Amino acid sequence: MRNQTVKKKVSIHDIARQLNVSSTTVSFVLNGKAEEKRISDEMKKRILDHVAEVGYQPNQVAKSLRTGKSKIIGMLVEDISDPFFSGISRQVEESLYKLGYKIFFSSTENNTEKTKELLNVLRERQVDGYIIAPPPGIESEIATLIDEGLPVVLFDRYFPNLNTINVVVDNFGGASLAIEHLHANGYRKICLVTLDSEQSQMKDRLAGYCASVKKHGLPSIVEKIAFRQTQDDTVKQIKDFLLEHKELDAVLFATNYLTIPGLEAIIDLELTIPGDISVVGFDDNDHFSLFSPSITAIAQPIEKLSERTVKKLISCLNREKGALKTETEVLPTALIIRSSSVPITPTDQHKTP
Amino acid sequence: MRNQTVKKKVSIHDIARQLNVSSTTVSFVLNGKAEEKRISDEMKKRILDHVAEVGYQPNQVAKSLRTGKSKIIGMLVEDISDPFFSGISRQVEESLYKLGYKIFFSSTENNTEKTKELLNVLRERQVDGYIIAPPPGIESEIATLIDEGLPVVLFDRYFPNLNTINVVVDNFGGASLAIEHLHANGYRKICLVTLDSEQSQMKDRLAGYCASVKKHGLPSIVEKIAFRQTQDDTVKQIKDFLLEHKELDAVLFATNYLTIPGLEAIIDLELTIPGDISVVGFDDNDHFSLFSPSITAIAQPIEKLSERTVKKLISCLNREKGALKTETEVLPTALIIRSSSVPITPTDQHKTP
DNA sequence: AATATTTGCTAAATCCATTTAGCTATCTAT
DNA sequence: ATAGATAGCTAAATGGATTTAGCAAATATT
Repeated sequence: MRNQTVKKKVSIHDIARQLNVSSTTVSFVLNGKAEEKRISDEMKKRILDHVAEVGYQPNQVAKSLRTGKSKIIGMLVEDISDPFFSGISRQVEESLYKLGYKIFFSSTENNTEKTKELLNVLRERQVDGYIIAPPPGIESEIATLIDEGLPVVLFDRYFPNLNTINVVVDNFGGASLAIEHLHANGYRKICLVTLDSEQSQMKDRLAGYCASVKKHGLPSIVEKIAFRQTQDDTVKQIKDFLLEHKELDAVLFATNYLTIPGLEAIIDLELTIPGDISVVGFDDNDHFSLFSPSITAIAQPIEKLSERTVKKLISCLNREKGALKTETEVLPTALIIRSSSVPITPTDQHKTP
Repeated sequence: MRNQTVKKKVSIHDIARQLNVSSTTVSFVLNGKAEEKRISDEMKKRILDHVAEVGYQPNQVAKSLRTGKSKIIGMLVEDISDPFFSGISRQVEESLYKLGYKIFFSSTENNTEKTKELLNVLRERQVDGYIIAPPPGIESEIATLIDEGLPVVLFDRYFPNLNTINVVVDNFGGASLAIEHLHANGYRKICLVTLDSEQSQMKDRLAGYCASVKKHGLPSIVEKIAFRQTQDDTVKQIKDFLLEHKELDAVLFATNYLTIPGLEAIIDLELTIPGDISVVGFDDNDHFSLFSPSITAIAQPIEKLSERTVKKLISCLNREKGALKTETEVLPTALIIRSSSVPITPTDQHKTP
C-alpha cells in the first residue's frame, strides 16, 4: 500500500520467481532460443503466456549493457532544420524504425568541436552504427571509428583519403548540368556563388562549374561566402558582388541556403529574373515551383540517398566480421527546369542589368 | 599482441586496479563526491590525473542501468521534415545539449499506433523526460506517464481534460487576427481551409475563425481536408472547393501543409492573388516573403515555444519530488502582413473570380 | 590511559539482462 | 545391468557503473 505513485517495473527475475523457474529459462524463451536450448514446449508456453499477461518488457538498458548492442543508430546531420537534411532524416528514421532501430539525431552545425563531442557521446551510449554528414576536420575521429570496426556510413560529403563507405550525389555532374543548361539557353556570363568550404560536395560543385565554363570558353567568376555568417550578411555580400559584376547574366547558387539569400539580394537590387539575371539553385525545394518566377534547380535524389545510406549501414551491421568493402556510391542529380532560366531572348542578349 | 582491431574499453575497475585503490573511491571522485565522502585531496588528484591520462570515460549504459537516469529526452513530433517541427526540434536540441541532455527524435506521423510503440521504446530506454506533440487517441498513454511521475511536456496541441504541462500558441487569437486583418482590408467572403481534425490546435483555429466571422456578420465557410491524403488529392480537393465557391474573396489556410497545396490550387485555377482571392496562411515560412505575391501569415513564435518547452521540462526534471503544477502556457502569434492580402481596391469590390 | 570521534578508504550489494558451464533425470544401446 | 547420450533445466558469472554499510587507523576527548 506504500508506493502507489511509482510502479516498480517487473524484471526477468520477478517473472522467473512467479513461475518458479530460473531466469535463464525465461531469457532463453524470450530470445527465441527455446529449441536451441531444449526448453520444452510446455514450459515455453507457460512463460510466454505469463509474460504476455503481466506485460513484461525487458529493460533495454540492461540488455545493452550485457550484449554491447543498443539497436540505436547515431545520425549526425549539419542542421536538422535544413530541408535537405530533415528530409533525409525523416526517410532514414522511417526505414530504420521498421528494422527495429531507433535513431539519435544531432545537428553538428558543421562545427568540428561539437561533432567530436557528439561522437563521444554516441560512443558512450554504445550506438550500433553511425550515419554522418561530416564537418571538416573530423577525419581522424572517423578513422578511429572505422579502425574499431564500427559500422559507419558517410553521406552528402566524404573524405577522399579515408576508407569509408560513402553515399553522395554527383555534385560535379550536377553543377555541369546547370551550366550546360544555362549555356544552351544563351547565357554567357555565368557566375557561381558558393561557400568558402573545402568539403567534398562543395569542391566538386566548384570543379563541375569550372570545367563546364572552361569547356565553353566562358569566364569563370566565383564568389565565396564565409560559412558561419548571418543571413543578413550573406544577402549583403551577394548584393555587393552583383553590383560589382554587372556583366553577369546568370548565377548558380551552390547550395540551398545560398539560393534563398541570393534571391533576396536580387529582389533588393530590383533586378528581374530571368530578364536581368537568370538563376539556378543547387538543391531543389518544394517551394521553388511557387516562387515567381519559379526557380530552376538541381534536384538531389533525397529518397534514393536515404535508401542507399540505410542499405549500406544495414549490410554493415549484419556483416559477419568480414571486412567491409569501402566504396563511394554516387547518385545522379536531375535538372528541374523552371522559369528562372528560360532561354535568353534576342533583345536580352548582352543586356547589362 | 592479439586484439589489435578491437580496443578493449577500460572500465572503472581497470582504473582502480591500476592505481591500487577501490573502484568505490574512483567513483566517488569522478562524481564530485570527494569531500562528502572524505577522500583526501592527494588521492583525488592521483585519480583525476590518471583518469585524464588514460582518457577513461565511464560507460553511460552501465551508469543508466544503475541510476535509472539516462540524460536522454524523448521528443515526438508529427513530422521531423516539416519546417515548423524541425525548427522547434533544432532549438530544443541545442538548448538541451547545452544542459547535457541528448535527444531521441521520432516522427509520429500523427499515427496513434506508431506513437504508442514509440512511447514504449522510449520508456524501455529509460529516457528522463518527454516532449511530445501528441497525435489523437493517445490520452491514456500520456496519463500513464504522468501517473508514474515522469516529466512530460506537451507542445503545439494538448488534451484539455488531461493534467499535463502544455506549451502552445494562441491558436484562437491567431485565427482571429487573420480574419480581423482580412476584414479590415475589405474582404467579406472569407473561408477557412483546415484539416478534418479534433486536435486542440485545429479546433482552436476553427473556433477563432468562427468567432471572428460571426462578430462581423460574415458567412462562415469551412472546408475540411482529410488528414492522411496525398498532396495531389489535397490540391484537387481545394480546387474543387474553390470552383464551387466563386463568391470567395479570401482564404485562410489553417496550417502550413495546407497553404502550399492551396497556393498550387490557386495557381492551377489561374486565379490571381490577391486580385481574385486574398490569402493568409497559419504558420509562417522563411520562403513566404519570396513568393510572388509574398504571402501574409500568422507566425508562430518558434524560438519562444522551444525555449518555454525546454524550461518547463527542465524544471520538471529538477523538481524535488514535489507535485508539478500542471498548466497550459499560451504564447502569442503575430500577423506578418505581406502582399497576398493587401487592401481590396474599389474596383475589386465584390468582384467574382 | 581509555574511550569516542573522525578520517580515509573499501567490500559487497545492486541495477537487469545474457550466457557459460554444468547438473539431474530419463532414455538408449549394449 | 551399465555406460553413454539426450532432454530439460539452472547456478553463477558477466557487463560496468553506483551506493550502502562498515572497517581500521588516526585524532580528539575525558
